[in-house]
Parts: sequence; structure tokens; C-alpha cells
Amino acid sequence: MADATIRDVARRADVSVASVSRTLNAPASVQEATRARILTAIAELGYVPHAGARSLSTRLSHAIGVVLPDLHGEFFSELVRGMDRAASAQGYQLFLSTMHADAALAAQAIRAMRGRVDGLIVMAPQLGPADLAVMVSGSLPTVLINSIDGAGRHLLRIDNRHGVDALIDHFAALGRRRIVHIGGPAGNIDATERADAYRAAMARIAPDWSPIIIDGDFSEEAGAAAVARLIADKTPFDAIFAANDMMALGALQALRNANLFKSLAGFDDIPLARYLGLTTLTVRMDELGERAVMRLIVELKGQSPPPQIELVKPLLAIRATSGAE
Amino acid sequence: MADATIRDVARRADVSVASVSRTLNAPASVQEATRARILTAIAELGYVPHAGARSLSTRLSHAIGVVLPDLHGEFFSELVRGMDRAASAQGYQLFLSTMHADAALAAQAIRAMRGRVDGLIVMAPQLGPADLAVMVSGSLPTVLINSIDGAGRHLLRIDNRHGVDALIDHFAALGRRRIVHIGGPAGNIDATERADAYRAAMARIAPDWSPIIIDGDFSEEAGAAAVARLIADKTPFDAIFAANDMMALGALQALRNANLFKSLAGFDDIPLARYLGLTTLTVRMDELGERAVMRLIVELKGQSPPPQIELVKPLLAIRATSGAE
DNA sequence: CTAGTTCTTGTAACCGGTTACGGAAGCTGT
DNA sequence: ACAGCTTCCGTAACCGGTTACAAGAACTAG
Repeated sequence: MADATIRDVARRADVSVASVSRTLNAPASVQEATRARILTAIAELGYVPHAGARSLSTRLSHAIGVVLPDLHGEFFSELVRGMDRAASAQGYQLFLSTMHADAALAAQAIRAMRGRVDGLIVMAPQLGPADLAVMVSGSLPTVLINSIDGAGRHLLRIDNRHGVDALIDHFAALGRRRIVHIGGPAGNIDATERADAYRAAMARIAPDWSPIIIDGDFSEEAGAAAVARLIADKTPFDAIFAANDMMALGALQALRNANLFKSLAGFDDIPLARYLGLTTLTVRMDELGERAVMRLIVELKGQSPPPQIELVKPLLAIRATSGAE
Repeated sequence: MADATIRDVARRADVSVASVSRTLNAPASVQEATRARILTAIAELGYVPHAGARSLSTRLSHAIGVVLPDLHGEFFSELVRGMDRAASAQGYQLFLSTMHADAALAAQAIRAMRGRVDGLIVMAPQLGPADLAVMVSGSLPTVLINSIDGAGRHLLRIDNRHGVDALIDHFAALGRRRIVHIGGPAGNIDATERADAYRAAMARIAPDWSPIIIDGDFSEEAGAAAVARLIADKTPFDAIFAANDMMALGALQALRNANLFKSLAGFDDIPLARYLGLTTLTVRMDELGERAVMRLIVELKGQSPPPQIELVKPLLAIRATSGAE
């Protein structure tokens, strides 16, 4: 049998559809007796309001569209967990779309959301200003996460600068000066910021030494390859700062295999990092997600504080690979 | 400015709304010249069809509702990744809702999906038949993952039996007979099945030894506590099989601290397991998600093969903690 | 030249809700 | 008895699309 509609309920309770709608949305405005009759009709028919129809009529969907890149592992779940926590606390649902590399496809996915979400949260660390502008150009309220400065949209970002400074200072305090950086993929905003922050910090603590950046791509293999290259080139160094944990772990293996003991740090604090004693910068992804949703809901509620860039500070987690002792 | 509607486009191109709709959905049925006029009007207005309105009218949303428990870490992302892969390949989107422990709240979340999804994928490893029946009672096509036998719904499950048999045989081949099991939370279907399979397998390989199950709750601490108890009780044993990897890791730490070297295995194959050399059973969560979506889409397309229980076999991953040498 | 076919387009009903507006009934006060 | 106010409820328009049906135009065949 097809699902019952509001008109079925109205007929059975011998009232108009308006009354049914009212008992559901403003119970006080309909008389006790009528309301009771309607409620039993609803129960008997197993009536469930049609969310799509309701949102078409009210122009409110109570849903938030989330567009994410192809995140791996812990990141993804933490971020979504944070968003879900905030969203369901406010009576919103999440409409998820993962964005495949192609910007056109991504724009497509976003367009498919018009009319079914009230607002958008977009995480696009690898998109340029033009692509980004195209994607979020609609009239939908949008909050960006970890993207480049977005067309007048509110933006949440990891405070890479702060994290890198804390780490380099930590290494410096341990007497390390020749700190090599393994960079992330070109075009990725976090990778770029971390490399820049590394250069700035190095200029501060070791102005006489010229910083070394080895290109990587956030993969474990890239970390191992970077170490292999350092060894092959006989480059002298005291420490390695990898742009993310996976590369740091690759580097860790390579260092161990080569029987080298250097200070080592990553970025992100994935669960493996804690287990393997990797010094790193803890990024609270759930907090990022939660704050993004809360901010978006504020905008949806009509109050519109001017969009800003909101920074989430990573925490330095000092572990065994710092190599202090 | 508000978003343009199909009527705005029609007015600007000086045609009827039907023609606009047709150029979008069946371009061949409208004449070249008219179509061109409509397309430029669409471009000029930046018109994007309203997905909600469209789905109300066609009674098709091309969205799949996904209801998941509060999964942690890798699991969650792998599962969603697999679903997303299958869904976007077929032109579907995912509507996500994480289910908080409360069954009533979960039913609420599911009801909120009526009218905005075409079908449902529900993962509810801890729900009893009654709660489950209430939740998936609507007329929405539903596929269950890792739940108890569902009211005539298609169900995908991990083949716990197969996995446990493979593991116990492996341990037996190494000469281990007195294998202790650390169980998962009561009521969890996987935990129950693993414990049952453990009992059955033990009866097979060591009929004279009475199996030992220590209760746990899937947490790392529970694993450590179980080992502590074994030691305190001076229970003789050759090996430990924990119902999941987290407990196995807790047990691993505890064993090491006590300087005990016993065979040890978990279940799931989380990323940490590979790093720490934990023998375990690999569950391809992405495959589970992908198959669930594909099966649901088959149902949505109208073909309805009779619902069955589909089993996904875990793979035995033999690593250092097997204790062979 | 007329009837029949095909192609293109417009009219209007419909999907399932919400809600502005107005009417009927019941109360109050004079 | 009657005007004026409330309270409760029904009628019907509307949200933004899709689509069955019909009508007009152009073309074919006899």
C-alpha cells in the first residue's frame, strides 16, 4: 500500500487538511476534541509527514549539505561526527556528498543540492579561487572549511602557522637547527601554509641555515622516499618535519631501517601517531566540523554576523620521536 | 535575489514551463531553435532546477538514506566511502543520519527521511527484532547491514563464523589449544556471533578443554582488563582471540607489560593492527557499503530479487602476534 | 482539396504539504 | 436585540517542478 497522505488523514478524521496540518505544527490552535480525532486517524493510518513536500512549501528543509573531498580514515569520521553532533542537536540532518577530484563534477553535486538543503558546508583544500567561486556561487548560505579565502563566505581553517611555530620552537629548544621539511601536494592549501610557516619559522630560529623542502604527496611512500633521498644525497640534518602524519610514519620506517635516529614530527595526530609515539600537531577535526555547523545554523537563523576567517589551533603533542633525552 | 524558477525561465524565453522542463529532461522532444532560446535563458538566469520540487513531482529523489550507529574511526569512513562510490556511480546521493543509542530517536530520524529518500540502508548491530521492526516498518525499500535477521529485508552481514573458524584453525595449526576469548558487548550481533563461533570451533579442535570467555565491551581498556584478570586468576592459556582489534591491542599492551608472549588475534583489521603486527580478520567495510548500495539500487529499479542474507567473508591476516616462529 | 499523420507546443492538473483569508458559531457588553 | 470579538475550522492558493492531454501547424497521401 502506498503511504498515507495528509488528505487521507483529513478524510478519515472528517476534517480539512488544514486542521491536520495545524494539529501537527501548532496543536494549540485546534480544539481538544478535533485534535484527538485527528491524532487517532494519524495513528491508525501510520501517517508520516512527507518531508519533501513540507520543505517545498515552507522553503525550509532542515538539512545541511556537506561536500567533502575524498578524506581518508580518522579525519572523515571525526569531521562528520562533529557535524552530526551539532546538527542533530539543532534538529538538522546532513546531506553528504563526497567530491571527486573533478571540480566540474563537484559543482554538479552542489547544484544537485539546491532545493533539498538550507545551507552548505564545503571543504575544498585543493580548489583554486575560480573553481571555488563557481561552486559556491548560488544563493545558499555556505561555510567553508580549509579552503582558500572564499568569496565573502565564512571560513574555518586550521591555524597552520601557529602549529608549525610551536613545533619548530619545540625542536629548537631541543637544539635542533637543521630541520628538513617534507611538503604536501602542490595546490593543497594546508600543504602550502605549512611549508610557508616552516620557511618563516626557520628564518627565525636558524637564519644562517638554508631550509630544505622535499616534495611529497601526503602518502607514506613519499615520506620514505624523502628519507631515502636525504640519505642518498648525504644531506646533513637534525630533524624532519613532515607536512602530515602519514609521510612522517613513512619517514620513521625509513629512518629506522637506516638505523638513523633523528627528531621527527608530523601533522594531524592520526591514531597511529599516538601508538607509534610520533610527535605531531593534534587537529580536532570534530571541533572543526561542529563549529562549521554551528556557524552555518546561526546564518540560517537569520542573524548574519559578518563572515570571517575562524582559526582552529592545533595542539603540539610531544612524543618519543621528538628525540629528547 | 531569489533563485530563478522554471517559470522565470519560461517567461524569459517566451515559452511554456512544459517546454523548459522538456529541454532539460528530453531535449530531443523540443525543436532546435526553441531549445537554444531556452538554454540561453537558463544560462542568463543561472537557473538550477529545484531538486525538492522535482522529486515531489516525480516521486523519485535519487537519494539514499543511510542510518549508522556512532561508528568510530576507519570503519565509518570506509563504509561511507564504499557507499558513496556505488551511489555516485549510479547517480544517487547519500542522506546521512547517525543513530544515537536511543531506538526511539532512531525511528524519529528514519521517519524524517520519508519523502526525501528513495530507499534506506540501516546498520543497527545492537537493535533487537522489535526495535528494528518499528524502525524499518515503512514502505521504503530497505537494506540492512550487520543487523539481526530483518523483517523480510535484504541483509548484509559479516561472515563471523567463517572468520572465526579460519582463525581458530590457524591457532590450532600452531599448536595452540587453550584459546581464551574476550567477548564484545552483550546484545551486539557481531559480538554474539563471534562468541558462538568461538565456542563451536573450540568444541571442534579442543573438545576436552572448556572454553573461557571474558566479557568486554570492544574498548582497549576491556582488553587490558581481561588480561589482567587472566593473570590474577593464574588461568593457564596459550592464546587470546579478542572479538575486535581494539580489545586485542589493549590485551597486547597488557601482555607485554607482564612480559608474557602468547598468541593473540583480533577482528576487523583496523590500520593500527597492521602497524603493530596484530593477527586479525580483515573486514572490507567499503565492500560492505558498496554492495549494500548496489543491492538497494537494484530494488529501486524495480527488479526485486527475493531478499536474502548476503555474507561478506573476512580474510585471515596472519601477522607477528600469531606467535609462530 | 480533404483526411490522416507526425511534430511541436501550451494548458492545466498533480505531487503533499502550509497558510492567508474568511465564514460560522459562541460570547460579551450595552 | 445587535454590534463587535474570539475561537475554531474550511477553502483555496501556493511552493517548483512533471506530464497527460489537446490543439495547431506542417506534411503526406489519395
